[in-house]
Amino acid sequence: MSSSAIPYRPHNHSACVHQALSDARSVCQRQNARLTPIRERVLELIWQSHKPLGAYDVLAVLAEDGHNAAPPTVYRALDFLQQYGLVHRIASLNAFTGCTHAGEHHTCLFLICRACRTVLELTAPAVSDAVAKASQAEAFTPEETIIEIAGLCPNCSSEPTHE
Amino acid sequence: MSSSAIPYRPHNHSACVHQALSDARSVCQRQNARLTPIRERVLELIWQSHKPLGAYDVLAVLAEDGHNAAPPTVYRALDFLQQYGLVHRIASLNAFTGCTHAGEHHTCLFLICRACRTVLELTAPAVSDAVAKASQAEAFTPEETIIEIAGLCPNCSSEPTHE
DNA sequence: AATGAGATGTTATATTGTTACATCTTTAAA
DNA sequence: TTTAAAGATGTAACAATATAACATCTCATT
Repeated sequence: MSSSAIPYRPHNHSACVHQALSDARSVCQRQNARLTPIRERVLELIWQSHKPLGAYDVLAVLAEDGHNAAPPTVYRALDFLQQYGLVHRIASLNAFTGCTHAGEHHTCLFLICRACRTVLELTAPAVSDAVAKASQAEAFTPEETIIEIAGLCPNCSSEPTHE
Repeated sequence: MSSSAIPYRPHNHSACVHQALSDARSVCQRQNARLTPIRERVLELIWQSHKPLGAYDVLAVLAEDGHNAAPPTVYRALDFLQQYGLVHRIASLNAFTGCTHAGEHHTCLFLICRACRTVLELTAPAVSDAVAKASQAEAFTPEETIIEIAGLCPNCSSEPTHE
């Protein structure tokens, strides 16, 4: 077994943020999309940790920034970022998390810790294939697949649940 | 290939409803849970078709029934029904659908047609296994798995999309 | 400089879900 | 059979999430 995934161990998180922003710039440039200051700022905020952030959390920070933003501002930025594969929405949490595979077209899977809320994004070809086969067996044409697994991450499952 | 699944073809839907209610009664009886009139009525409404229903849709029908219900009434009934595995919440739709495997403990998968909104619930062991392996590879302990696949059902994919 | 597309501002509102507390019903014990 | 306790429901208010509609601004290109 290899060591744990990045979000599960101490790491230089500013490197994650920096990488994410840098990826975003190149993705947008390649596709002639405008990574405006608001959009970039929202992406940066979403990346402030590996825990997903709600739209209104983002809004609150923008307010602290002195930016007098209303909900549509945030939702538009998030829509844009989703559209270019820079963030994902976690449906079971109504929250958003930075995409760790920016630019790559992929079906992903989220491991969501219910204790520390950390989210790990994986691409699991075996899962994707199994899903594709199951769909096909029903003559269903899949377009968007959501796979969200709630449970305990390695750090939290080694401690007694503090609830 | 076998013929399509029940929700995809004409069928005597009242038989589905009848079966669901009957299953619910036995599940509740076995577990000493009280399937009260409200709970049973909500279950019946959820089963009115194979398309998921929002909590406020249920509420509206209860109002037509002459039942002066408020949101907590519906959410409590839905919570109860979920707890006993009689309905599922579809996170990507904020809506609820009848469980077609009542009583069986299972990880399920939903095929959600974006055109007609019909939902087909499947149990796909290959998918579950792949998910379990992916989790294990990250030392993650899964508890709840959500798999929702949006796309076109066989009926709707054979027609041009009318959007 | 003029135009038009895209981006943002602004106000209001829609939709979904919860809190908190009062009241009623059922169960089962005293 | 009363009585307590647990569970279920009623009720009002509100919190959290998301969108509609329209005005204004910015920027790239003419």
